[in-house]
Amino acid sequence: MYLSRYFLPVLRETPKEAEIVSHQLMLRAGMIKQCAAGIYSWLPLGLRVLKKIEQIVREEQNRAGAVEVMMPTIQPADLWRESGRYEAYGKEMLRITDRHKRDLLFGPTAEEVITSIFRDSVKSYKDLPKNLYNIQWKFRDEIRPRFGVMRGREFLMKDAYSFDLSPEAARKSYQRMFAAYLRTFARMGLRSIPMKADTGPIGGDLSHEFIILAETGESQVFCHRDLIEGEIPPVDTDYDGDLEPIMTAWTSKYAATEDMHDPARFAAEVPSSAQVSARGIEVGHIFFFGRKYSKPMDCRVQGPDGQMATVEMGSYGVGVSRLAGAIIEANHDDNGIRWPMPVAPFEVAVINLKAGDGATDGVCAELHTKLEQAGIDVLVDDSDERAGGKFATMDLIGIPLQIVVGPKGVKSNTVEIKSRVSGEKESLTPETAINHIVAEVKRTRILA
RNA sequence: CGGAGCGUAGCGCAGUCUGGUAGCGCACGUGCUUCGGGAGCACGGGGUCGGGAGUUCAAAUCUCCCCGCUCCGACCA
Repeated sequence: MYLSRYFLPVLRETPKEAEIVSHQLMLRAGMIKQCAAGIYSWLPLGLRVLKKIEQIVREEQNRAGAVEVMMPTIQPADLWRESGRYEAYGKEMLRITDRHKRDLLFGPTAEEVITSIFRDSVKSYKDLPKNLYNIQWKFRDEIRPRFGVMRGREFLMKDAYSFDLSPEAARKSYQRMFAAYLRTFARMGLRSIPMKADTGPIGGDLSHEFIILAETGESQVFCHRDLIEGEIPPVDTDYDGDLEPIMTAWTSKYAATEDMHDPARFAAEVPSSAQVSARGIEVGHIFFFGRKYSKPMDCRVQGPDGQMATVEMGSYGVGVSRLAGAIIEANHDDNGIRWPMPVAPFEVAVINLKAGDGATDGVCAELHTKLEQAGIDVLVDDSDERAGGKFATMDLIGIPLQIVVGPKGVKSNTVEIKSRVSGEKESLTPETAINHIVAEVKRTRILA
């Protein structure tokens, strides 16, 4: 992609409305534009990041045996009346009336829809277990949206729903998602820590929030230091095998959010040198809720004994759009964003220091073509801005690798490659640079 | 919803108290010089001052009513 054709409205100054760094940088980098309170347009650069995050989530869901569907954003109120939630859900639910005066709503979640799909289609225990997920825009009319996409009203969410015959089987479904989440966030360069969450009326130990640590996190969290460097399930994890050891390893050490924090237990179980108290951002939440929806909505299958059994369900959310902000919170410096390679909008930036010069233009075109042929996302700055401005823009938007092509270097057949994170620079021939870059992108594109 | 504050050009702001017909920086356009970490000079384009209704000879400025946005709190992926 050439910058001259692209749409990248960067801002030199920070808009006043943005309080936290991820929001400021997303606005400055031309990733998003606010349309109304808590509602954003995703501009090309932001959309690229969103799609990459979404794709990682999708790949790990698929790997764990979940199956993608897409459910509507607009749902009929009658479905929610079945579960009893139409009345129970507060003002966060955006209620709509159509031309026939029928009550509709913009879905804040999809338990009712998925349950109705499942109950109408599956009648036998032989079809269990199943896990269906979708990645869809949700709307919750938060009283006070803030922090940009971290806490918007409209947000992109992956929500998965598992269906099992027994609570024991549901536990396995839960563990699959537990392991998949560890991998999902690790692949984005985030260290997530599962923390015990409130299970409400269901009880039990099957509810975890996945938290990443960041100074601007919304809530205070407490955990054992070891969890920050916990082992990520490998890519060849057998999701049909015994996942209990993974969950045990991650849940046997203390980790709790403010709500669930027990200072006495924390002090007793965690040596003071290993006690971590930090701010955290919730990026995922998994939850076993049993028959909460299946019972009122009459979602049953026939078991091996011939009896009808109400299915046991769980739901598993990932805040996809929130992750874009969360990743920035965890990866930035004074100059701007520092994208981890797997979610970078472009993996490589080629900076033409003298656009219009035949020699530099030629080298840039060659780099562009060969890198794209190698399957790499590359953005060529072919504008006639001055060098300083180009460097500042690329640093701001956080492209991990930069190739600087200037007239002096081109005369001696060299270009300069630079790492956004380390700042290290190296002069190489264009051919060598391509090889290095391709190798480096492929090495860092997959983190787990 | 309770508390606080802000709406003036794409972004950041001044002007409002004390009414007199809109300004600065950045960005943008043109020209010249410059050109490896956000250049300089010159000229220039762009604003129904959030909306409506009042007061007045005259309203960005005063009054009233709406709307939007931000921050603190309760709520949340």
